[in-house]
Amino acid sequence: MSLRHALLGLLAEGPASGYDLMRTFDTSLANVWPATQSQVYTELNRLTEGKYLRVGSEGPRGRKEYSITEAGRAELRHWLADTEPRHTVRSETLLRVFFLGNVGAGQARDYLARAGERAAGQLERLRAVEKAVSWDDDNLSVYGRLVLEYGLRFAAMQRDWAEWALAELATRGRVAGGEPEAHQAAAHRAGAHREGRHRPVR
Amino acid sequence: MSLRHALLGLLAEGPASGYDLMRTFDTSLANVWPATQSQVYTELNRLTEGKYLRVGSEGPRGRKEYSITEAGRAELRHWLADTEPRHTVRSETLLRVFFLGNVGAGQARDYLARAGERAAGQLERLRAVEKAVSWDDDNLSVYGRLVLEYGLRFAAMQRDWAEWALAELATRGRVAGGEPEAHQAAAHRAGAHREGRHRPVR
DNA sequence: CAGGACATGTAAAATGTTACATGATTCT
DNA sequence: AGAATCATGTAACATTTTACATGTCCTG
Repeated sequence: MSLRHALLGLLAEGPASGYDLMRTFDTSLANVWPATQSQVYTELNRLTEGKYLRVGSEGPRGRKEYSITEAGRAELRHWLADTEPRHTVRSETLLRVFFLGNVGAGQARDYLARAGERAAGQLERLRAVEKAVSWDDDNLSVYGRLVLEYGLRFAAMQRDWAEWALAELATRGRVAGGEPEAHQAAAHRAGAHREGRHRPVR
Repeated sequence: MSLRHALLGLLAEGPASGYDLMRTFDTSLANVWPATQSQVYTELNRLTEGKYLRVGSEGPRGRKEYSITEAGRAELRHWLADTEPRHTVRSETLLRVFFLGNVGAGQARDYLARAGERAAGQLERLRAVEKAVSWDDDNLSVYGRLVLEYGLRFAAMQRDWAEWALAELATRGRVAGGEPEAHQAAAHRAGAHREGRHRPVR
């Protein structure tokens, strides 16, 4: 239930409408916790129903301004202080790397190269953000900057890794030789699997 | 629908049962794409129904041995070659960092320190894996090693970042001075938000 | 013969994605 | 007046998580 806490966290800095929050997600939080418009509005209603938020003035176009309540702040602090974050990592990019043996060496190289390019692009984008933002002393600025730095390091790491991986494959290619199997073959090499089971990676 | 492709990818290396696959997930794929037992069994049935898999012999305890079909291999290659991976990043750890201003400087430091420790622990664990695994020349070994290297670099990056973040906060603490707001205050400082809106981070 | 590992499944609930639907205000 | 932006919502579907349920085989 991180979405609700993300919303509470943003509203802890001051009142906002669903539309505002949605834009904040798109432009900053989306990098660590993406959410759709649909989700934001639904969750705001749930939070209001649970008394974690209060709707203040209704503005121009049916705009609702949400404020956090004391119960909301309590819940936010409880989440931050008393619960452990779970670190579920999910990377489709990396998942595919596992299976790159199914597509021939050329395509595998292309894949890694593109992954590296994406990371490099992301790095540039984040550098641009760093310059563009007016960093204040408010909570979101101070801690947001820490998060941005994480993003910068992460992107750089990914770019470097992709480069390394390409070099690694090149080495291996020279040693083991030959254009790797385009779509099957190695699956049936002796020792590749025993008793029909995979050898776990650890 | 990455889970189905993860299963196809594993089965492309050779036949296995749901139980085998489940263990592979727990021990290796879980690091890039976690899945539960429940999900694995359900998806295997769906894949079989769709003719991407075939059930071979039924073993000892109702064990079903799944093999990939030609349609399954085609689907796997299609996924790898013709579709773009989406890079949805979700990090609860990082999400919390954004909101660390809500819990006082001491707790914020503790949080970052613990995050660093977790990363350091993960790094050690992966190093142990690296030593323990017998790296062969089969697909999963070759590309699995690339993924492991990614994990090592990622963990190191996180550990270093946490260290840096702690130092950064220490500096800022000396400059801006004072024990930060334990739970509200700054929210109402002038300029922290305009027109009830948050300043986007970019 | 008991306990652990092997082995497969279903159901319910929570969460996330995609698409659709509607209307008001502001700017050019 | 028309387009862009502001603004909120619902419905259907897919995915993920958690819990429950059941039975077999092997080892000490």
